[in-house]
Formats: sequence, C-alpha cells, structure tokens
Amino acid sequence: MTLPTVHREQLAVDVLAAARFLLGCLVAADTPESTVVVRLVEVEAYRGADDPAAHSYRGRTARNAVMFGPPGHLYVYFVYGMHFCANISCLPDGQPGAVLLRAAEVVSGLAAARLRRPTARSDAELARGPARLATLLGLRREHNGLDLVDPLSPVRLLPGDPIPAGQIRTGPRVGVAAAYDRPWRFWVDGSPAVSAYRRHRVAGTTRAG
DNA sequence: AGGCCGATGGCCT
DNA sequence: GGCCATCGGCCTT
Repeated sequence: MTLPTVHREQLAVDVLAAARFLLGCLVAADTPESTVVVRLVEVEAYRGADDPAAHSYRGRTARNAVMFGPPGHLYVYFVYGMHFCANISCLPDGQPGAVLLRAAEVVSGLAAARLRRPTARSDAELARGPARLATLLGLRREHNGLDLVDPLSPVRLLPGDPIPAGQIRTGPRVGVAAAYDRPWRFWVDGSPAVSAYRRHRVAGTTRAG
C-alpha cells in the first residue's frame, strides 16, 4: 500500500496558490517517543521578487537561502532573540518564495504536544502563533532546509481533507510593517487555533538606558 | 478583549 | 545600532 503524499510540483506554484493549497494539509513531526501530527489552519505568503516584507526581498543571504531553493523545503529562522518560525519554500527552484506556518490544530500525538507546550492553557493555544507552532513541532535551527516531501524526513508534509473555498478567509499579515496592507494571510474560518490579528509594533517605542 | 511592554540575539545597514 | 513574520504577563476597558 502507498501512503498519500504531497507532490513537490504542487508547491512549485505562486505563493498565494501555495498558501491556499497548504491550508488543511498535515505536518507530521517525529519525536523520540511518538509522532505529532497537526492540521494547518493559518498561513501567510511571502514572495521574494516583489514583496518588501519577504526576507528574500533584498537578495539571497545565508539565512534566506532556502527560500531561493526548490519547493517543499523547510525554512526555519530565529526571531526576537528567542523564537523560531517555520516556512515551506514554494515557487520553482531559483525563484524566492515561502509560506509561513502560523497556526495549526493537533490531529494526533496530543499528549506529546502538551508536553512540548506546557504553558498552553487550552488545546487551541498549543499551536496558535508561528513560534508556538514551531515549538510544538520541535523545529529549530538544525531543521532548516529539511525536505518535507521526503517520506524518510523527520518532518513531513502530508495531504489532508481539502478546505472548501468558502471556508478560507484572507486578510493582512500579522505583525508585518512592510506592505502591511497586502491580504496575504489565509486562514480556515472558525478554527479556534487561528491567531488574532495584530498590527506591527510601531517604531520608536524602545527606550535607551 | 485589547493595548502595552520587556525579554533577547541574530541579521543587515 | 536598529529592526525584527513573537510570546506571555500585566494592565486597563
């Protein structure tokens, strides 16, 4: 028998189409004890070529190199000195783009998930927010570049039940200052795991001393 | 329910 | 040196 798989060419598409495609897909992450599986319910699209908010907008660097590579790979970055966030590369090899994984619902491995996110006060909070989701899946620097389409990978992207188009909502990306009005955030209407919209923090509020 | 703020380090100018 | 694709705690409505 063969397990259902996501095909790389399904991600070799524009970031907006890839974002819609990824809603409802599953991500499976192995732990030593078990496997945690989540269902994606909120994502954001970032396109290197013409999107000032994308990490790849100003060209290729060591950090954003995965965004320029083949689709279906994990782009993990470190932000605010303490959090990791995870993206899936898309667009054909050579064209920079990625979809940020913002929120998910736990499908299986709930006990392991709760251990990884002990501060969550409800199961809906386990993976509500990109850093929380990365923590739940155990994603860190060493997972950067991982091939999510490889069935032998410790973190895998799997197809889920498709989300009916009428259940997909769009709006501006959370916490993004550049190109703040682009409705490139996509989420599943009614999911309790979808994070609330927050505008980016206004500049000039940090104090010296 | 929503705003404000501190923590904390890598990346880029 | 400033800016972050954030979170959690504390405060005010």
